[in-house]
Amino acid sequence: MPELPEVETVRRTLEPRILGRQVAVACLRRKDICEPLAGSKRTPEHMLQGSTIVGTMRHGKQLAIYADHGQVVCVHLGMSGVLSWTTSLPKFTAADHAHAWWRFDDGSAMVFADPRRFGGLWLAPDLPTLRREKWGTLGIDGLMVYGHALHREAGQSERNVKAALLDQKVVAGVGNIYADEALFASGIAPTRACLTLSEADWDRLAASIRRVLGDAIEAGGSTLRDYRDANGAKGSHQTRHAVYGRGGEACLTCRGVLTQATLGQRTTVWCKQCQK
DNA sequence: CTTATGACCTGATAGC
DNA sequence: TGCTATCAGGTCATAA
Repeated sequence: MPELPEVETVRRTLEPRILGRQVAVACLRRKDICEPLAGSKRTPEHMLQGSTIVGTMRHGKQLAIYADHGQVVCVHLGMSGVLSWTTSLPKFTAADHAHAWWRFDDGSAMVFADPRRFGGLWLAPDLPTLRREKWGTLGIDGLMVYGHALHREAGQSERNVKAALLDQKVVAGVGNIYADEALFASGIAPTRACLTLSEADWDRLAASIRRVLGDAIEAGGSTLRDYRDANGAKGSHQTRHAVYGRGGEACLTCRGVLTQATLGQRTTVWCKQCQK
């Protein structure tokens, strides 16, 4: 579900709620959604219990919350994950799929819920360990990507450019919505093999990725179903999608019919007239 | 090494 | 009303 703009919106709405708060109790209700990285264990202390939150950080679709004793909790939301903050700890039912929670010194709480369990938590003793063990394989963050990085990571590839954009090793944070939106904005057909793109194509694509992601952050992300920010609010960017979810409808540029097909295992929408 | 494909899960919705 | 099929903001493991 959430791509970079949704995760960044969660980060921005969550951080002011939890910064400086001490974790009174941390609880992992479902052990199998949490993986300890080297030097960490699945204990409340390694989930920040007893420590004070000093910062948050995001790379691609991954969100790290770190505390004054160094420990880090890395959250990945998968397709249906929600990380929310509430003024008090709710009473959970099985239908909530609340797999972990943290209660702070002022009684407020942070909850990780994820019905489909494609997401999860990773624990690390410090940020360098997280970067090395978990974030090391990710490409450059989508907000900072430039043409030369895309060209270097995917320029020789025979696969289509849509599949490359979904590959987090190429660029971190782009998912199915924003891949289609960025390709439309740069006039590049998703079916094009990577090695047929020129340097100018990669430059335009990188600029489109940065702009599409930035615009979506300004709108608070795209809420199609599950996604909410840390306060439970929906995003509004879904009303601005030019192609995603609009297969068979009219292209906003040429009024032709938008094509829909499966590429890179995902539903893909584009305009054959405007994207070459 | 690269690339394609099925697998992993639950819930919402559409169609019968 | 209920059943079944299909689809969904994502990644893995596996095999070719």
